[in-house]
Amino acid sequence: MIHDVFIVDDDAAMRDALSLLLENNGMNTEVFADGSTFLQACEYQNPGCVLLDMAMPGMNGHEVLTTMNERGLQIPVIFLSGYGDISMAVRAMQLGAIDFLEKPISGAKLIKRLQRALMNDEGRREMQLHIQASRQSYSRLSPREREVMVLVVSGLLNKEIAHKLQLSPRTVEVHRIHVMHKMGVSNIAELVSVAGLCKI
Amino acid sequence: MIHDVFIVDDDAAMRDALSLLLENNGMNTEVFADGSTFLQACEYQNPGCVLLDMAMPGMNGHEVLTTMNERGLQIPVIFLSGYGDISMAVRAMQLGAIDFLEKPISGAKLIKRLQRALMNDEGRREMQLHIQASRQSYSRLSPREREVMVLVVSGLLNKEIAHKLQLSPRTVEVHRIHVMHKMGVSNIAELVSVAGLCKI
DNA sequence: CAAGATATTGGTACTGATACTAAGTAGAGA
DNA sequence: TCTCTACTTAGTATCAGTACCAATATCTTG
Repeated sequence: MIHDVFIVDDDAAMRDALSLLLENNGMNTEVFADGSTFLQACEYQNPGCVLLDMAMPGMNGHEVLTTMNERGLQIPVIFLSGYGDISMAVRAMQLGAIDFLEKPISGAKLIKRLQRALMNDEGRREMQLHIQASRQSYSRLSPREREVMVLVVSGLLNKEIAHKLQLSPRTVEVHRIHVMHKMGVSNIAELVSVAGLCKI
Repeated sequence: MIHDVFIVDDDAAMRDALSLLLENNGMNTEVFADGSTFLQACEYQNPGCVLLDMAMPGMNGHEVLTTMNERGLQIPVIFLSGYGDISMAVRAMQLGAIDFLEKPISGAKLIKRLQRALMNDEGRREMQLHIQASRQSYSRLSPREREVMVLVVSGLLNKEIAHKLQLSPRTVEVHRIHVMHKMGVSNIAELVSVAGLCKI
């Protein structure tokens, strides 16, 4: 399995050392000197992980992670901080980081904690790809179809949906069929499941 | 809203001080001198929170939280530690603690962080009660009804279920009706939803 | 303007689910 | 042994959903 590790650190020597270490351990690495560059360029294809420095000019690590959360970028984040305290670490974890390490750190320890994060991501990725596909299908529905879908998923009969939307039952039936086709499911059970997965 | 705060600390003076502070702020408190006593006696009725000391004779804080996780005890945990370092805090957060505070701490700050945890728990509790009710309904199904239910939820037709279980379609129909009644739902959409909630 | 997507409504026929009633068998427990 | 529960099967009638068919109006886009 190929893993992509994104290294975000303002210290060039640190970037090079980390990149070298991880490439020698069979990982792909991409390096970024600051948070906003990373946020623009991050192409999250393979299961991976972010090694994020806390203190950087421009956006600091917390801000980068907050932005990632806002954008729904769910790749796991490990903080690497030169001078941190407990409250900084706790805040990082509360924002959703999966680990927080102090520099300097031994190569062996870093690799070990990184492996844990990558394992974590592998399982999550599969589910995520599935969810993403469902979201995409949902986005291809017309507005009316979406309205019908949420009512179908909530358990209403076509008749009730028709009344609620001021439509003829026929129309609802047609929309319903379209929804099933576009969402790629063949029965209500599956439709409810995928709707639940992508939290519609 | 009444809140229960469980204080687990081996230092009697600390227990008293915390209890006094929180009671004066309108919370119910229960104090425990060690982890195992707490684990035995914890009656989690109202939305609440645990203030957990890290260094204690017998079980330490990490062990208490680990045991809580194993038992599915989902009340939020705030660690209060006298001498901790980043790695200890990070491990605590990875185990699922929602906060990690250092002693000594000001009353105002403690109350503030505690309020956050309690708010968090209020929302979670409602969902939790709902899930628990569904689990109970599910436990009241007969073995055959459970088999039928999982197949219904997975989207199979009665005919297919009958074939899979070597039954007559009639029998499946009856089980299906019983499942709907016992689970307290009136259509497949609701059934799939509650099944998804309690991860059946 | 023409083409295509969207929203709307209708018909017919088939399949599946539900509600009702009814009943036989088998095993556990009083 | 009797009872209770679970499991099994059956008939009938009704209602809901699906798969075909087809048509009209609106609105955006090329």
